[in-house]
Amino acid sequence: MNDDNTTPLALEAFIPYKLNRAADLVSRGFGQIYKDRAGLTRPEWRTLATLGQYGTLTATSIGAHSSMHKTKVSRAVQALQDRKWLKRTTDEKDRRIERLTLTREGERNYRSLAELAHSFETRLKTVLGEEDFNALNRGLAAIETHLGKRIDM
Amino acid sequence: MNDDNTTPLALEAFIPYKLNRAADLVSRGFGQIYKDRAGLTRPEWRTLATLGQYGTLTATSIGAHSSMHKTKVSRAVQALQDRKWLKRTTDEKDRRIERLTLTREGERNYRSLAELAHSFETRLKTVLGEEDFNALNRGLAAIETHLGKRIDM
DNA sequence: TTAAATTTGTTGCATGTGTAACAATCTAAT
DNA sequence: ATTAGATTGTTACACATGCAACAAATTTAA
Repeated sequence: MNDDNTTPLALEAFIPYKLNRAADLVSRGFGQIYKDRAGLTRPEWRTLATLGQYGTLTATSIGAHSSMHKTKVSRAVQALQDRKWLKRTTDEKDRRIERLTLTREGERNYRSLAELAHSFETRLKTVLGEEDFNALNRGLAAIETHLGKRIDM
Repeated sequence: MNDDNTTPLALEAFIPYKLNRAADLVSRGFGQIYKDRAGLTRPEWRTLATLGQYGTLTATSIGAHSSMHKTKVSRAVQALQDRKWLKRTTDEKDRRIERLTLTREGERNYRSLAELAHSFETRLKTVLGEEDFNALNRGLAAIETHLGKRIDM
């Protein structure tokens, strides 16, 4: 069905549109949380989350893990450093590299936001219902599997 | 499972992140098409698509149908007008309003892109497989149903 | 009728973003 | 050892974006 090329496109049924719309709706929800509670931007939140999850990383690997362009990472790292939520340590073996690690305060804030993230997801699961939630996860996993070859952004 | 609040958050499994990542992956695919073929930005493509679908609309209703902030619509309409892909007609009953309609050239380009959009979606369905594709649609529909109360952006 | 409130659409401003260029450093090839 | 190339991270630039303020027009209330 819907192979009729005389039918104009229904934007509200078009997958790229629906995906962006859904991402905006959900991100607005969680985005309000890290913005209101911690004054973070999305790149800053992702950087914090990645460092909290993996411990010490370089800027490049933060980008690889969180799908962020290196300029976004660079600016987010700078912002988090200004708040003293992370510290940089130049690697002695390879002096191009900086090891990035959360400070105690960074970790504290990370744990607090990670808990809110878990709550948010639980709430989302409840609101959508378990079956639709699982369907969503399945669909998103398929996209990642088939289109996610590019790791960087 | 995963209710353990001592477990750090796994960003790559977090729904808001996965949704944004999937939206980026898919949008990069179709975005290349309307950018390369027609030199359009996303707001311009959405405006074209909405007018192609509904015929004559006001800027406000374009925003409502395509989830775009009125400033995005305003700028996209301006750009499409500069290309002579649409024309404005001030409503005589209410002179705040402008009726926007695609020109012949705008329609021609719309039909061409709408066809590419249908092909893109068909290809995506093939790549993901019908079951995963249906799961994705089901999940996205659930988000729209439960979080999509806000029509405007 | 007149004044206040609302609606429609545009624009100034500050901020966010990707591209390209770059400096510094390291690696590989000869 | 030298030189070309690659990698890491930052910055200048241009462009996109949302917010707030705005003008113009209409509607509502008094």
